[in-house]
Amino acid sequence: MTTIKDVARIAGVSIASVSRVINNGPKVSQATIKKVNQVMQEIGYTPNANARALVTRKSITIGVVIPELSDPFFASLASGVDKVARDNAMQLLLSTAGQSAASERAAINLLLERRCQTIVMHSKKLPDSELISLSKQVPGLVLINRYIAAIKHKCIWLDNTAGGKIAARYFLTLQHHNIACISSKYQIEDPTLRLNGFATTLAEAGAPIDPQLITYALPDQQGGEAAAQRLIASGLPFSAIFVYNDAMAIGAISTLEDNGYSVPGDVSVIGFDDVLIARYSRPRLTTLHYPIEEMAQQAAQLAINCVNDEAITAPHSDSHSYLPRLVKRESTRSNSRHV
Amino acid sequence: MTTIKDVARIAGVSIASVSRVINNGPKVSQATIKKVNQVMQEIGYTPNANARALVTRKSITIGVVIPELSDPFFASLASGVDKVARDNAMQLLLSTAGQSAASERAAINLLLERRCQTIVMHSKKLPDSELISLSKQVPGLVLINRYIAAIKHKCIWLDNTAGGKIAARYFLTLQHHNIACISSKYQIEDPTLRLNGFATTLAEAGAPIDPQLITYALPDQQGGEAAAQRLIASGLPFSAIFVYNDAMAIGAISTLEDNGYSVPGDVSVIGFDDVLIARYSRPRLTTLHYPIEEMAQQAAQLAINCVNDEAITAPHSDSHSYLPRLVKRESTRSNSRHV
DNA sequence: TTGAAAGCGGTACCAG
DNA sequence: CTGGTACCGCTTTCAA
Repeated sequence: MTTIKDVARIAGVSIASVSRVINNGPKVSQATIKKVNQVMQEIGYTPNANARALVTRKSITIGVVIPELSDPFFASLASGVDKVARDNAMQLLLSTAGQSAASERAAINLLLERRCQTIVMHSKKLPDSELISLSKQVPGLVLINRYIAAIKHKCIWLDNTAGGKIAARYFLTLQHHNIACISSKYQIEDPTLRLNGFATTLAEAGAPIDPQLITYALPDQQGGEAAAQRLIASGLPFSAIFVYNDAMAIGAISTLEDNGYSVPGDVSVIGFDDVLIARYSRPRLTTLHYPIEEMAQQAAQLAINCVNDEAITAPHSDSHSYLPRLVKRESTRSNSRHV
Repeated sequence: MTTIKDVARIAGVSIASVSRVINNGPKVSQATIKKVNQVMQEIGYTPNANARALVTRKSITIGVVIPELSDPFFASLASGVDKVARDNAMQLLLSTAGQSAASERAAINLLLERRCQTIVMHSKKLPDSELISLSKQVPGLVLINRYIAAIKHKCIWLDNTAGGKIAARYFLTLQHHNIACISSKYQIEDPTLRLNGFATTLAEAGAPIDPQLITYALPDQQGGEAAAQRLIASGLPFSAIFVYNDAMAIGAISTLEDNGYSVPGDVSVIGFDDVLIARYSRPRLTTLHYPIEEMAQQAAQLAINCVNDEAITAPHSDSHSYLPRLVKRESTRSNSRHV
């Protein structure tokens, strides 16, 4: 690899001049600029970003911590950050964190070793306290999909409770009364919040959900199938189900159909997330859109801002919460028994 | 940020000793090790990876160049590389390259500036010549989804032609005779190869494809819909379609059904890629599985190997080609008119 | 077993 | 406008 010294020597100037040319520094003669650029071209010189980062003490890297990349949801998140990174001439350093506190800690540490100052992190396992102290250490750290009151101006999150409410109101509008819910035992608070919002709204409308019509399962297609099976086996009547996520919803629908129920003819189903498959499944899934890419973009931009005006690290007064949006497709219909 | 000097000063030893402790260097007394580790813990010292990379001249980063992250196909590719990276205690540096030669060039350059030695690149726009010279400059560069004879030992690619042949043979087995093909105008060779393999096999079987039953469209769902529309409008009979990719296949199926054709009742459809939606669409799609994550893993491993034993950069004699695998689902059936 | 010192490839300040 | 030079934080001889 050629270095700045090689360029200087061959061009017959000092390394200081070469450095100025590289950085469009002030006060360089056109002649020098031309000569240096020519030499750089000829010998195929590429400045060493590590050396640069070392001396300038700044990184043009934006770090992303997510559990894994193979899940389309997290891929969208990373993609959103990437777009903002590109707009700011930065690059994505990815740190996959798995599902444990220890590995989340390891993932963020790798980023810190690289002196990465801008970070968008999806953390579900690290305790609040640790994240709060981390946030002090790294001004450009933004949490996505997590709300911690003490550092809420560094958090971008979805209002899961509101999502549950929206689903409930829609079912009520459609005249459904026997309403079920498939939630999850996934070790994060999201399912609980969604279910709470849902149940609260039904209760307020004077039609509280029957606890026996709430069932829990793993947050994937198989889980959805098993849950639907249990709902059917219970013998209780129901004409609508609010499901924790799209994959489970699709699983539930296939089990319902296998058992002679038509969707949405006999049962209406609402999913959550609006991942790609929601648009391709049959019937196409009515679901709550989770604007993750948009959220990721805002998170990245916020992180960049925090790094730039460290002074104004004061709470951006506004709350960074997003609302899911109901996308009406084909898996819901008004309750025929009441039409 | 604290530095190695701080640690040395506080621990009362030289920075050389601290360095030895950090790197499990030889010949350090237990006492020193203990003391240094303790101090590092206390002051929360994190070694600077940039400084390290600078002096050791080696990078623990594995670079990935892909057009974009929001496409699940490329997300899977990146995910495969990430898994190998983790197994080797390395990290993913992502460089999205868009769809032009210039931006592909820019993307790889960013990686080179960081002195990234291990790179998995998906390049469709850069000319062979440029890639070949790049390959000389960067021993750890591996090309994925591209075959260049001169550096074939650095290429991992899918045998698209074989995929076309497999699809053709399957249709023949199912007794189809009026066979159509929806290909693409996408500016890469993949569609051409797939179509060639397909057409060749049919011709060899004495049932050459009718050129009028070959149509081209953009490689997305809308393209598939438009193409199917044209096929129907042609008035020509057909009972099977080989489609360039899954998204187009799904688009084609919906248009067929909208026009009163049943799939697979009246028309059988084979897609390509086996992306997630192929399993969720109705009918579930028969398609050719593209083992991209597996390929990406091998590419990453190959790249790492090339960096390690630079000596053995000699052609790994074996050819790194992968075969797509037919996944039979519900969109194909034997031709009823001949049963 | 330990420490001093010479860089790795740049940047940026200071003189000239 | 240009060159000399003191670092950035760390690894790695070379002596002690």
